[in-house]
Amino acid sequence: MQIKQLSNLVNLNAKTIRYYEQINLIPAPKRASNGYRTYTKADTDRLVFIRRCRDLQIPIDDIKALLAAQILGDASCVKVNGIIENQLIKVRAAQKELKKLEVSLANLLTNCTENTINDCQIIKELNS
Amino acid sequence: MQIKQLSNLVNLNAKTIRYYEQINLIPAPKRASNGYRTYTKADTDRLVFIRRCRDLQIPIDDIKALLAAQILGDASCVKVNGIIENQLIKVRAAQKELKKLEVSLANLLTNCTENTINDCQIIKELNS
DNA sequence: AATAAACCGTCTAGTTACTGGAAGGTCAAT
DNA sequence: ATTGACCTTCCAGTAACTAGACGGTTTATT
Repeated sequence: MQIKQLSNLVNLNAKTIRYYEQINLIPAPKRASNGYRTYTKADTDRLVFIRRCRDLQIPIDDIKALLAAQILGDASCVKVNGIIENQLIKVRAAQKELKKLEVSLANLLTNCTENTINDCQIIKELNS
Repeated sequence: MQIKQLSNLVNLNAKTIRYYEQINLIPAPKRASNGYRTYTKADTDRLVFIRRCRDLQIPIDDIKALLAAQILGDASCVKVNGIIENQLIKVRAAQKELKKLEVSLANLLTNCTENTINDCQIIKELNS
């Protein structure tokens, strides 16, 4: 299978797949006689796993650790757990921050009804 | 006032202030005879405004627009409103995404009690 | 056979908003 | 004279791609 087909299967664009190869997140595939990359089912599985992790915003270095754990079978579940837990902590912290931002921004918006910049409450607020 | 003092006043580190100068977010200050940058009250105000906007995660290009509106006095409040509203939309969308992530990650965590990678529910989930 | 569309390849550089480090100059105090 | 805390510029790195240039290959159509 060529890169475009794989790309459609796993829902990652071809440039991204080549990039993943470049940073050694996936192994370099065999090449056809014309130099085109040729992929197999195993590549599909690995990339689906990776995409799923990325959807969860797990950093690529952590995905490498997860893949290594699977391949080597040498890690306990604790390590995997740690990565996911860590990610969960980050995601929760980010949500709290965003909630604060939302409140601040919403407050800025409420008062702005003037037409000229000199009376703009948003600018006044941001300057005060 | 030297850059370090300004840095403390506005709570931005000196490197960041130089960077802001470089990208024309702030004007280049006068230099002392030894080449050191010297800042005034006006610089403080502008940087506080900028920091406040950045705290709200407003992109630098948008901050440039806000500053231009203030300085030129030629824009209506509508433009300023648009920038803030836009930011609010982004912040709200990001929150929704993060909530979904949180749920997914939390679900992954619940089942992981095995000791060996082969039985790890997280890996199984991410692969299924 | 010529040509166009849709692939494929590599390489370089840009994105965002900084941050870190190297190499060196200046100033105040000990 | 020397330390330490400043200051300067310039270059490179961060994360995870994405865009574009430039060119080769394959397939189908005219």
